[in-house]
Amino acid sequence: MTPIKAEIHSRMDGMTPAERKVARALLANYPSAGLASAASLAKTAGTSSPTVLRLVTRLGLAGYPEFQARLREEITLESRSPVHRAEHGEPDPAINAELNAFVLPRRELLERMVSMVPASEFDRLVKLLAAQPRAVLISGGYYSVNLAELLALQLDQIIPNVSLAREPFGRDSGKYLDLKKNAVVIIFDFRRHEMASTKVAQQAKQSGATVVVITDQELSPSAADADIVLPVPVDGIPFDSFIGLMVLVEAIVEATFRQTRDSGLKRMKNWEENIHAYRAFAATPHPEEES
Amino acid sequence: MTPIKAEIHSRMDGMTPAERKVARALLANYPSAGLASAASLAKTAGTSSPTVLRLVTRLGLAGYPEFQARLREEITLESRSPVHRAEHGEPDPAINAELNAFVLPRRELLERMVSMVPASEFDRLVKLLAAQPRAVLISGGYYSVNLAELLALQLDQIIPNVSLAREPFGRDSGKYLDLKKNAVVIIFDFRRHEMASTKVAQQAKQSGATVVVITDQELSPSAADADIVLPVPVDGIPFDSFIGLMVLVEAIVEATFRQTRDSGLKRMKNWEENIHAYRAFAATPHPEEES
DNA sequence: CCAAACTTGTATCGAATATTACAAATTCTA
DNA sequence: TAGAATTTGTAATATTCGATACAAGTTTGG
Repeated sequence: MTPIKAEIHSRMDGMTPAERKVARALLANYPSAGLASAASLAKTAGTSSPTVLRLVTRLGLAGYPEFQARLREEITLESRSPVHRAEHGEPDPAINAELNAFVLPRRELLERMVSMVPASEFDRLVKLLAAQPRAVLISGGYYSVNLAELLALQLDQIIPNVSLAREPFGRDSGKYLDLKKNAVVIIFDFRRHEMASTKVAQQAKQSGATVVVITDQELSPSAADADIVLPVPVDGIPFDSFIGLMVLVEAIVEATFRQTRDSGLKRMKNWEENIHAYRAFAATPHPEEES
Repeated sequence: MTPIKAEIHSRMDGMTPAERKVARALLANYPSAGLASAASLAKTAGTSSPTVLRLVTRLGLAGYPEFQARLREEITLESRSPVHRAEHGEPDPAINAELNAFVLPRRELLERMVSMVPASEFDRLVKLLAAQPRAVLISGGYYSVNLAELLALQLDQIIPNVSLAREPFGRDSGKYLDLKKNAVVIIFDFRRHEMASTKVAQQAKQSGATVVVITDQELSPSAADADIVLPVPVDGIPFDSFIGLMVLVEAIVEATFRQTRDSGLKRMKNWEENIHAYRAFAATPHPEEES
């Protein structure tokens, strides 16, 4: 059964002016406005109750009581959804209360991440990657390098020329020296353990590469040289959390995959085959890498 | 204004049997049940409408209409909360709709993680770690090794003798051969890229170490040799997600920290000092590791 | 610009609802 | 166990609500 809200949205065009007023009043305070009397809804909408009734019947409902019953049903359904249950209401006794205490603040972090990352910046990065640049070089800090590596490994499944530079000034310095135009450099730079990332960013910028910096809200100095900056909240009590960053990484991978459709799919298939071939080989003499 | 639900909960004790029936019926389907007529609520509760009315007035409300108005108010308030807005309804225009689409399914994953990890197993692992075993050895698979490393790095801040074995049968095989009793081995083992983790687990078990396996729901074969198994959901459409695993890792670290209070805090301070000393050293000749 | 079609609000009626009074049933107290 | 107090349901009542008929107003099409 489609929600009344959706039904109204889709029928808005074919409504008469007065009916539209009712629809707006209902949607503005959905579903509360519909749970009071038809007269009160008419009043807040600035029309009369017959208009409300007419709208309801035109929606295919038998009458106002049925309309309200549907609304109540929707409320019931929604409050039974697992997401809602976690937000409000009594904790499921089958749930690990202690663990849940760790999850709650992290969920807030996700909220903030979503409203913090500008859609435009995110899209630009994804478009950039989906265009398959000549090189994608990824670096990170003491902790964040692990997320960087995860990004590198997963991106590598979708587009070519991805590599991780664990030590930009050590054994991986060659990768940075070889940078050409059309290259993309992604730098993870978070507080606490500040880093030489500023130099990495500057150097990359001078090579003509597109510089992407993923950092926390107190923008790192490396953001100055960046073409794209993705801010991610990481602060928590008492420990910081990389949840936001993790989701961002996964989102980048998934969005890039969607935008490369055919070629990305193709590469993933090749990748899988290679893995299997490798396993067949590795299994016989001595076991090696895994999950 | 306190929610009616809370008011009912706190007054449950002082209610008469019939009123309690009404209260239960209302809470069982809150707030829907209260938004229909008093008679219908009475019917589902198995009593009469006067009883419903009496309960309502005893709650301090003037009458049933006022009671319903309060319920509608609560609905309005809740649907205006930022959390709810993110879940359902129109997306906040300031929000990145595309990114949000990636966050939503991952939040469900967190739900499932919380209800999937048994509290007892989690607690046992934390107690084990907080007791500061002689050695904590951590291994992971192709992707999950990055989460394993994150766990190792962060645990190392809190308790001694933590190390990561990237290649249990390669350069890190010594670490496994040196295993003694009182050691703890944590193995990340997820599907897709199955691994030699079974052998690692077996070997560790034979050395007398406590074996902890963190895996997805289709329990890996290594779970057979494990003393503690922490199942984590990772399945997603179309890509898997490590969000659940990430939160679990952070939860393990944080819970362990809480249980080691003094000694953990002390170690963290030493740690910080070392980092600063290292930075002071590294900054002068040539930059190195970072954020 | 006129007439037909369509909207919309007022007034009215019947039905459903909340509310109250009262009596039966139950529980508590001595 | 007897009486009092409390709880609970039945029945009657007054109010509100949804629904409908109808007329005034508006828009549309020729």
